[in-house]
Amino acid sequence: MCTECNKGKYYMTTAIAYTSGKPHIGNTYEIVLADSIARFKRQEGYEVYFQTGTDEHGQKIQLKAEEAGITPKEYVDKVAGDVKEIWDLMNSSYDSFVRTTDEDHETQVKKIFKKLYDQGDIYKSAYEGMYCTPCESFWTESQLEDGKCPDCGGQVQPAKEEAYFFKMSKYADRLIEHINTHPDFIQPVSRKNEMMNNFLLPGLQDLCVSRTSFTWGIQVDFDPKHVVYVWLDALTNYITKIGYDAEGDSSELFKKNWPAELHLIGKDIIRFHTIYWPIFLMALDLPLPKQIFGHPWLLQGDGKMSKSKGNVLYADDLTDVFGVDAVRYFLLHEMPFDNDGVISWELITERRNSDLANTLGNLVNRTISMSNKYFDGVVNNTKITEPVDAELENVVTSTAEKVTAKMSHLRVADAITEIFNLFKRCNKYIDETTPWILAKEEATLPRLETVLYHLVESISIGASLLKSFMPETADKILTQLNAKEVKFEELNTFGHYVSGTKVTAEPEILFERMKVEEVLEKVEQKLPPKEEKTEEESGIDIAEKAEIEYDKFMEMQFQVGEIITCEAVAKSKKLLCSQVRIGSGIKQIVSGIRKYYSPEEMVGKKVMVLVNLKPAKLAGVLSEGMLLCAEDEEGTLALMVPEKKMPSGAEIC
RNA sequence: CGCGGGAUGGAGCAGUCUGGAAGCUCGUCGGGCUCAUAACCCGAAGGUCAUAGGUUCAAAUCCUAUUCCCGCAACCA
Repeated sequence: MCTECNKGKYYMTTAIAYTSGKPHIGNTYEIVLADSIARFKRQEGYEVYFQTGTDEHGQKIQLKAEEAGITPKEYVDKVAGDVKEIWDLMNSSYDSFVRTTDEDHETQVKKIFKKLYDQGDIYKSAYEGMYCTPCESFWTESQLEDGKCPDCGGQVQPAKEEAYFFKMSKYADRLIEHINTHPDFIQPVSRKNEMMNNFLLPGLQDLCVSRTSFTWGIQVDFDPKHVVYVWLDALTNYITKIGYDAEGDSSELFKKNWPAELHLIGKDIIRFHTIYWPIFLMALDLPLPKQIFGHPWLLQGDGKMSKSKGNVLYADDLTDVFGVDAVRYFLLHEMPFDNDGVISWELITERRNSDLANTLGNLVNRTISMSNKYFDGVVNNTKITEPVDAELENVVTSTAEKVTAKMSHLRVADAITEIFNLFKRCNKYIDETTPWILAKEEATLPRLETVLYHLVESISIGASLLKSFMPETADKILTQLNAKEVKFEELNTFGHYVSGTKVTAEPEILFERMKVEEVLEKVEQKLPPKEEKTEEESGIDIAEKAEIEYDKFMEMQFQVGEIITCEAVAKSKKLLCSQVRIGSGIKQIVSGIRKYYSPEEMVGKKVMVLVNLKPAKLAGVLSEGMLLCAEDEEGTLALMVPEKKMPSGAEIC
């Protein structure tokens, strides 16, 4: 880092990834976006500290670990490893990878909890509600189903559980004031109104910040029954891992870097970052972060393929096919600013072909080829210029400023567009100067040298700008041209390339064109077998239930039922209501399978029915039994049907 | 009426806050060129900006109603 051009520190974070499973491409988007911002800020001359990591506590993880038959720690070690692997695969230049199971973090969280308790912001009270013993869960009145537990249908009793609460309301006015006076605090702006209208203005409830229903978390050391609420645990990583100490002995790193310039997060967790987190900080008497940017989500195009389940896209599958930088390019360039974006194999292939192979790759390739063909690879600046050269220079030297302007508003996609405009201008320049004609006559060769010099120089500047977004590709281009990366503050001037330098004799194709059909074929081969394997060979494990007596089993009556008619339940999105003939009778059964079966295809099916289940109302519709289904890890359902022809009403035992 | 987001040429998006000739990329079609990865350059076609009203000299943009999508919540007997 050069000291003269240092523009100050820039502390930025991503949200830490929840370790409930391998991160998919949507999660990966965030790290790539953050990485490109971090790299660009460094290039600009900021002293960047970029932190990411994993959030590893909570009930869900405890359950997942139990299902897998390993300890929670073993489980999160595995997943944290997967996360880090993908972050590294994507070339993320983070300075720090935190895990909320790190000892120093846990120690500080305990201290913070104690401090807030001692100063009265956290107080002990009781969580009141209806309690279902078998499920170990609290429910509010409105969650109950006919007064029963919505999970298991069992009896619930009013109960009290002691818990710690945080006095959110105490700081609400200060926070509202802060948000109103700092328009950049929540970005994009549309999210700000949402937070104000939904949570702040109606009045903040005190937040329950401890749990006793599970143990996988950070223990409250002065009350060991309790575990610290995951969000208090997770959010504080932003300060604990740069050395905050609740007892006043914070590190230099902390003093230098806090407050953060940017928290980059998904739009789903804006509430936690723009309400709870600032209030925690106020309670700790710390300054608030400068900006919280809630980026949109990446959706998979067209649900058709995903019906066959397991069609979730993962970064490593994508990079296998397209390469790391092509995936980075797609994520950074194709994502809208405050709208959800779409990703699919077809779309990436098209982008890769048109932008990376055609515009960029081909430009580099044809430039190097011409240099070799006409001048044995030597690039000389003979300074025999024409007006068109100035036009090119203008575009090239003004690009850095445009890119910087876009990046200052985190408009990464637009920034990249500016860089590609530079490359497009180069392609046009080739057409305007027609090097192949200049090459025909001795007299115009010096002019041709200048033309090629202009191209090599322009591409060098473009590649230097590209470095934050596609680091590997930028390096490859510079290496092939035998050019040095142009310093950021010199990107607005022309003529850095040393005249007389020789470019590579054997240009490497940067991005081979790909056919959509071939890509899809590759994907077909790659993905479906994978699924079958995991299912057939390893199977899936689910939580074990307690052993039951034979009598219990015999209490349940299963019969074959034939579906006579079936229609969607109007008030619901998931439910289908079927009239099922069982022997001579007909039962109305509601099932949550609309996502997997249409009403039409249900009709005529012979299915397995639990007939003596107590009737209940679902979305206001009476259901008098249950259609049995098999369910996989993705939640895909398959109806159980008799393997041979059986009459309706036949007993299943 | 649970909360919220969205609907712009074949595809993916910008523009909506702060009304003022409908834009970008890809694809398609026509032309040019041949250094290059069937690439590159130029040109064209294609949209009543979901629908219906309203405000205005002027509406994709503001207001009202409606339809359809997508998250979350609810719910998956």
